[in-house]
Amino acid sequence: MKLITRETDYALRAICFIARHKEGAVSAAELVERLKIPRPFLRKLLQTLGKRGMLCSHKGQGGGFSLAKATDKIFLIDLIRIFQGRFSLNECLFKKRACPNIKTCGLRKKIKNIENYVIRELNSISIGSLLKKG
Amino acid sequence: MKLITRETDYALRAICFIARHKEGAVSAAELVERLKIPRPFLRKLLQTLGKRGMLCSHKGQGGGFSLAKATDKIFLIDLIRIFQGRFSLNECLFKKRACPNIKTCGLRKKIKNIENYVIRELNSISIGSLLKKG
DNA sequence: TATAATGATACCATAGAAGTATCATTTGTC
DNA sequence: GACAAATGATACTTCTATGGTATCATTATA
Repeated sequence: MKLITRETDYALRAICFIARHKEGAVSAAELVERLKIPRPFLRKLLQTLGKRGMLCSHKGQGGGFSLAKATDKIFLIDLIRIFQGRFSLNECLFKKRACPNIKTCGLRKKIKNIENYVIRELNSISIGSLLKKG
Repeated sequence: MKLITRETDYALRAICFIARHKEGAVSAAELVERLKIPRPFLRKLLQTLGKRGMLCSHKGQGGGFSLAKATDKIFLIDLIRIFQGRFSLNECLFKKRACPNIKTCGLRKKIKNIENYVIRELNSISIGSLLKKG
């Protein structure tokens, strides 16, 4: 089971790279070179990050991407939500037909508790905190 | 994101039903009827549970399935492992090529901690504990 | 005005999950 | 012993999300 997908992971790496790169914007080309992410996939993903307010973009020669927020205002859970949708461990697998087994719904509560814990943890992981560790 | 797949969920329901059904074995036909699980899918899944030591099976007229263990010796994590493989939130997405960004591997540790918590919790959820609640 | 960059968008490939189909084998009952 | 009711084994199909590709339009700078 994957907590984060490859795309989220790529996005995280890209953001970390941009964060460490102090002067000016970072182009997709440079990110491809340094992070070995397939170019069209990275480009799409950067555009998404731009639209969702994580990055600023600058067209034209010398253009590229820069952070739109401080590194301690961007959290892992933001990226998960952007690329993987609302975080939930708990989606009932039986939305259509009524959940036929009342008993196992005690299970849903337990999973919900686990989910709450995981969300709290993910909420505490900022880009800033990841950069410090290295 | 799904913590448990539909198949795991079906298996859980089937086991709970069998557990509550005291006398004799429960046939696939009855489970289909009561749990509304597609018959061939359920049959396959019951066979798997048999092979993996969760259920005993009895062929022939009046045959069916019964639990191979006490309800407090079967855990949710067992079912997850049977149908979804080894539980891990932490699989490195970059096994082949070396993980190019050392910094983000601080992340791996954090995810590992979350994973440990989740596994502890899943380990504590037995079929028995689910049946009590209802 | 040429070029280096991003914006928008549509498409393709693969793998895992979910579900189906079929025939073989065993066992109880008449 | 024959038949019917059950499981055993196994191969196939379908659907969907993820991961990845391709192309053309637009913008900004030298």
